[in-house]
Amino acid sequence: MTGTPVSRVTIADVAIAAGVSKTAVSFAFNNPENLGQATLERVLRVARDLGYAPHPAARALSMRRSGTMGVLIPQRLSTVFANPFLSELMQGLGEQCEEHDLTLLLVPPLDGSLESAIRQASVDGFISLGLSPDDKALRLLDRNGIPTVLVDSDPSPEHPVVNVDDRGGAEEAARHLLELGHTQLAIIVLPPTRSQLETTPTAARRMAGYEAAIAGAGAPAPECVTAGISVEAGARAFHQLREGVRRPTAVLAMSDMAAIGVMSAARASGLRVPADLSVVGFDDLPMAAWTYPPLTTVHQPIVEKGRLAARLLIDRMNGRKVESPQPLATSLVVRGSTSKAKEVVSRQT
Amino acid sequence: MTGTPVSRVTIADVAIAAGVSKTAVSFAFNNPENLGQATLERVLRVARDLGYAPHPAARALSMRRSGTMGVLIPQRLSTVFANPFLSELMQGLGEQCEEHDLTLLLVPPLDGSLESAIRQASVDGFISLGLSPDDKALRLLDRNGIPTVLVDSDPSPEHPVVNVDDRGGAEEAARHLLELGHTQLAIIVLPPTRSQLETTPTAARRMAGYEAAIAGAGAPAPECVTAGISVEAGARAFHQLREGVRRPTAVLAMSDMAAIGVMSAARASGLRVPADLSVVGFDDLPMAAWTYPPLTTVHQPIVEKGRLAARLLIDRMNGRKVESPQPLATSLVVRGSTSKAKEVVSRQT
DNA sequence: CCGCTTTACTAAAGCGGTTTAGAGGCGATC
DNA sequence: GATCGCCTCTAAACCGCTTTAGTAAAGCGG
Repeated sequence: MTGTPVSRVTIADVAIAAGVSKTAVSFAFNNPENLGQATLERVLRVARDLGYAPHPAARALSMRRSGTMGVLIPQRLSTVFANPFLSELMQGLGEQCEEHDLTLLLVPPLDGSLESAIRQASVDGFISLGLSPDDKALRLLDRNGIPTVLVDSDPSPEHPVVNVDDRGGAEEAARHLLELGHTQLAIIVLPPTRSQLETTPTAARRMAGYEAAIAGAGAPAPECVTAGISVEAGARAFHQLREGVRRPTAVLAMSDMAAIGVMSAARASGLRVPADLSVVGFDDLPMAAWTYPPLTTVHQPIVEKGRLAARLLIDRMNGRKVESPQPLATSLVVRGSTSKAKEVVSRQT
Repeated sequence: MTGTPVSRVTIADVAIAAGVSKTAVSFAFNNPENLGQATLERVLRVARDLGYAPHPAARALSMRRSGTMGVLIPQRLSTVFANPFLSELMQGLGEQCEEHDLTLLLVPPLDGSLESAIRQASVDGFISLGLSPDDKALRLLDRNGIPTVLVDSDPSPEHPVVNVDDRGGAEEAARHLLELGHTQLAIIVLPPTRSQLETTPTAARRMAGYEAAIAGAGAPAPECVTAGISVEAGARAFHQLREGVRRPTAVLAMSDMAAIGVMSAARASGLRVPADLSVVGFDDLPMAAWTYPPLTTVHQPIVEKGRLAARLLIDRMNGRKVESPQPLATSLVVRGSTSKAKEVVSRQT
């Protein structure tokens, strides 16, 4: 607990203690076949006794590789980890990293900027989340020859991009509600991040999907509210919607978290879900199955997305060329939070 | 997409291009007051034009600090991120890291061992999750003078430890069920990690709390089942319990995830929760409030735990001495998943 | 016993920064 | 006009490791 600054054991210390050169010590760990049996054992024993561990930064500098994959995160960690989406993605990334002996560095904006955070990050490659392909941070990486794979971005000629079929999923979700007879829809839009002032690529694609379905059905224009990706934000969005002139009978949320917030705020306001209000989310987080009622939502393969992105990045780090894959499929999972619109129900009975 | 190995721009390149020494370039970034106005501006402009960014590993080597906080994770990332517990903790850690301009490195066991993963991790300090204080990995860190703070561990003379009152929380949970008239309890135990073959410190403390309450009430010994921290594992545990001779009327789960698994498996088996089976969890994850029925569980301040641990580590990294704080308080949150035992109910009517 | 390859090991040159010690120029001081 | 100190700027050492080039000794066929 004292924090005594124990001076680190260096390779030179081991070399002296074992009566060999630094080179020999290095060989003992990295090229044991270059050493005689006796010397090898002696060096390793001395190293262990002294508690020697090579200095990672020195190693990284001289080997030109750090054994670390970076994840570029466009927002504060406390907000982004409040959304289980990132947990899911990390599972995919983590699996591949472990398989290839990489550690995983989270790089959020520091001191107000992603670029200054990047400068201090010693990584062999970056996964970039939700950044637009022409973001300044990406330029910086390119200039320094750090391979990068984009996730949830727009198509890019420069970088491989891993996406899911946001548009298709959104369209399916909206069509589902329209087929249930809902005409007055509301949309809860994903918030912009610090680097995108307007809207994220993902939000734009989902919006396009919703609108295509609505226009296709000739339904009136939906009401749109922007809400953060949290249950609380979803609840606030619900109240905002209630104050509007046209009370929607169904809401399309661009995230499950917001959808759950809408459901619980609706229930708290005395509405029944889905009888009085249908709700469909987006993501199909594991928890979507345990909510009450279970959430109808658009499934996207998040773990798989992370796994694929990591795999592509590792390929690039190893010098292989890589093409952007097809967007991964999304699909609507109908559970208990949607039902026929009231008018339709009454007309039928 | 080509992966062209763009050779990195080094400080020497900038120095030559600007017609100054390497020192001057370094000064321009780190000690601008050492340079004349004109030179400073010229160097910075040239650096920007060339897209220069100092090599993080070189910087770390020579400055003896990497600007990174490590998190030692005792299991595979894919299993540990399946539990929202880590997300919560990361929110606390992340908040402090961002405040102090640190990036966050996740270090899971690589190549089968935490120690080999530690070797390649260039960090200024480590948060260690759930490791016993005499773990070999911690010795290695000590030998190399890397400050470490333990979370969810046993008290240690060597390191600051951040804990919550697991025992008190567990006791309160068990007492709650006993007061509701349940006598036949079951306990779902946290699984061991790779480094603890028997049981984790956390699991041991919670178990002690449960047993103290049960013994205090003179109730029969509970049935114990070990289950991983996931909904699926919880469901399996439920079925295991059902096959046992004594059907418990209430279960104490050491994690919310397992508790949710028990609830949904029970419902799927035709049991009503809480009428036929009471369930209480541990952690009070945000989702505990959205489940059906809402989960009665022991609240622990996870974000605060992460925040505190990070703060202590940062203090240690800055050479300050640090004492282990008192365990953080836990408290039972009664929601909808517990009710009076059947016998009691019938006897009353 | 000589030249030739192997084997076992080492000196020294990087990797790309920071930092210490000091050099040179210039105005102020006496 | 010599001396001092300050302001800029630089050369070189250093951080701790890997790796290249090379040396000395041992092995070996002839």
